[in-house]
Amino acid sequence: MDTTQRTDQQRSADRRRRELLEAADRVVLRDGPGASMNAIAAEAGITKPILYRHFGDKGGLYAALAKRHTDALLDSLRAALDAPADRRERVEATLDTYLSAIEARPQVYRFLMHPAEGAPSEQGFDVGKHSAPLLRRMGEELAQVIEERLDLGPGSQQLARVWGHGIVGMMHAAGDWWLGERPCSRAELVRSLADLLWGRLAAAGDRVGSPGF
Amino acid sequence: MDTTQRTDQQRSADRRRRELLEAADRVVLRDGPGASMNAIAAEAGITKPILYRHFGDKGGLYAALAKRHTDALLDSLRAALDAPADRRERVEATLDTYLSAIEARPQVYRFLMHPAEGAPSEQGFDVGKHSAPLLRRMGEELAQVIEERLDLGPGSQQLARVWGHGIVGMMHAAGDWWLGERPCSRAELVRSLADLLWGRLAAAGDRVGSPGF
DNA sequence: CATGCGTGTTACTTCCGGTAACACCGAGTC
DNA sequence: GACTCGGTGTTACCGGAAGTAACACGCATG
Repeated sequence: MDTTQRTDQQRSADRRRRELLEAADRVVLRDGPGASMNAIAAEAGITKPILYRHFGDKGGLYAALAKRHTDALLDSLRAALDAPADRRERVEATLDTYLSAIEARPQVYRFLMHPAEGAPSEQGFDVGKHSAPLLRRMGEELAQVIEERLDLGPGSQQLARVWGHGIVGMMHAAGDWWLGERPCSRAELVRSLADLLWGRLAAAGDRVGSPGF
Repeated sequence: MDTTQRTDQQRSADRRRRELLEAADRVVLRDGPGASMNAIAAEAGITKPILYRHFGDKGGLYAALAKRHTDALLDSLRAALDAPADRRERVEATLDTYLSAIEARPQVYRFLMHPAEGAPSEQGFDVGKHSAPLLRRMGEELAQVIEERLDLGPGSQQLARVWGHGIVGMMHAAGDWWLGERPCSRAELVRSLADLLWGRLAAAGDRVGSPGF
């Protein structure tokens, strides 16, 4: 019947879609998240309506684009999280993997983390709904790993989720700041963050003459 | 001379500016960060060019708006950070203050944290430059407090800054997620996060049959 | 009375997201 | 071979938002 035809068409459409995404990628990485649909279409050698036929609207294109990079980064992180080593080493490896990624491609990072621009008609305050999907996904993944491997006693699932999102946020914020100011080497940053997670904040002594933060 | 006149004019201009900011506040809180300059002007009972004379461009208005709320929130946080209690209690009080604030006014929070929309012509990748000024400021403040009060040995200043930004990021991400899903009470969240900072991650035992995250 | 000057307006330009309507082209059908 | 039909492409437009130019009123001062 038309199954082979369908497959052909689907394949062709998929290839086209990939080409369009790659063009969009180039433009977004060059012009930032503010890249216009016209510019992307021009880069792909076509015109706007085709983009809209493929991706619905700008949000759809951006979501598709983000999914590619997000999936790639999450794969790297999973690998680091699954490496054969003790807990501290794994945490450090994961932090380092993330920081390496954002260091290597800051534009991608910026695009993923600050995709705002949301639809112009997003009235109600669906806080955090569209915010940073990558952060959410990383938080959930980490939560799952924590819950799988650590014995946290009662309420472990909830605790793991809080920690997952919290740790991801810590990593993200510290990485964002570090990427902007570059106050130290990556290794130092990794070590400092791991130290924080290892309770050095609680263990530190009061400074002389201070009532003890 | 014209000093008194100048002062009068300045005062008048300042009052006007404050009125405009309050109108903008109402609109932004109602329509979200996508509020149009026309809408804000209408709310203030005037027209666009006046807004532009006062604030330069949309970014300027938003910056002014953000500064107000940011300052207010930072004041609350400083108070919690300076309360007379031991370290753990202070940390919990600070976390709770932040979470209370975002819980009470989620629209304000959303506006402050996701102000993107940046100027359409921000070519170069000044990553994190315009990102979330509030997060940066909170991170720096916390870093200062940490560095002032804790004895962290050599490299304390750098360590304090890493921790400041990291902890703020943890608080932010966990809060953002919590606000969206409400998986537990505020008190539980505070306790879980404080536990994380107190090293429970490192102290937790491996789950049976797991190679130890 | 004229001259600025601050405050306000209307009307415009430009750009972007999104869409409607039309044009081409290759494959199957009578 | 003419005819339809689905997919791919185009031009030309709409609506709305940022930002600006040019003009108009009120009011103090010389």
